Amino acid sequence: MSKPPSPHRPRALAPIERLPGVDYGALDELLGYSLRRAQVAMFLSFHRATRGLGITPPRFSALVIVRANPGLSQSTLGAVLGIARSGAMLLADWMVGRRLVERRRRADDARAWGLHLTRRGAELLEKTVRAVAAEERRVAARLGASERRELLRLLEKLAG
Amino acid sequence: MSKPPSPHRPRALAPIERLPGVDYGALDELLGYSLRRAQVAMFLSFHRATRGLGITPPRFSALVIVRANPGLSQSTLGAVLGIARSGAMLLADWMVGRRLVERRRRADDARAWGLHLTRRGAELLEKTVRAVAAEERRVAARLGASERRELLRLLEKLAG
DNA sequence: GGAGATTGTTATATACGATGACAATTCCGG
DNA sequence: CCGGAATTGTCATCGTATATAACAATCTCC
Repeated sequence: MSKPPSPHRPRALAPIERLPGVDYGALDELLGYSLRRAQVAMFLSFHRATRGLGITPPRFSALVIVRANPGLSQSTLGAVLGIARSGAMLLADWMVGRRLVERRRRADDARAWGLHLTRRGAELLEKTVRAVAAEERRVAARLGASERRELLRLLEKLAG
Repeated sequence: MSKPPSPHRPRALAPIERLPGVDYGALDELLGYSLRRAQVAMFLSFHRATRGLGITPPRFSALVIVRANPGLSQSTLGAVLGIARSGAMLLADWMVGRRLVERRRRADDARAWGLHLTRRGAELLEKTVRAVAAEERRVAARLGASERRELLRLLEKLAG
């Protein structure tokens, strides 16, 4: 453990561009593929917004969830993020290691920890949310504001 | 090597559901998060459509690209998919190992292999494309046909 | 009070893709 | 043409992010 700041290398640091002269065949008609390309684009946007902070999308989501639900357990955090308990714990370890989050014993359940943002965590998160939202708006500028809202609605509907 | 059919375990085999009583805070307003949730939903759809075939999304994309661009090199395949040459080679190894694709020497460049779908590959791919498209339509039935088209357009625009 | 579920924790396994090196081959400036 | 630079496939190795399985402590409920 005790890794250095962690270079935090994303899986893909380049956008998936359409190569001229290449036929994409059936992929052009499939939602799954477009979804993936769009997601890579947004991932790069996120990466630019959080450069050097060592914050990955799951870590970011975890911080946001903890802020919005003070005192929630690691198990619940994992359920919300759709990952296993063990993974949620690693996330919590990271947040605690950075002093962004504290684990406090819960009165109602001695098994579980309650996760709480520290002042430091709240400040960092606030700044980060703003940066991520700003970068996202820059990318989404290709869409109009109403198109952006429509996209959000359709994605939500699709995800169920 | 020579693994059995490969259980092909996806990273997430459960949808990311919204938990009642949990506040998602800033995530609700961010495209990146909705994009991810939608992508997990489509990934599960893909998984259902290809159950037991050992076909993953990158493998599927590779087959589609090879079919649409017979004779392309492994490097080009990697560039199209947005992965490194070494990864494209593993993909090609898998396809060749399953006798879905053949490597043929190219007349114009003795360094590169040309990738070509075999008859077997063509048949399997055709069936798979139909199954994936059908499952996708089932999921996208939550959207109307015009909404689906609109979503595809917005994603394309966003990915640039 | 006790059986069974839940929580946190740890160890272990696996999958994926990147990086960096290498030889063979091709490209290109002079 | 010739020789250095770039490209292609290949391989070995690494890092990251998951999952699974086991365990002790604790809670729930009958």
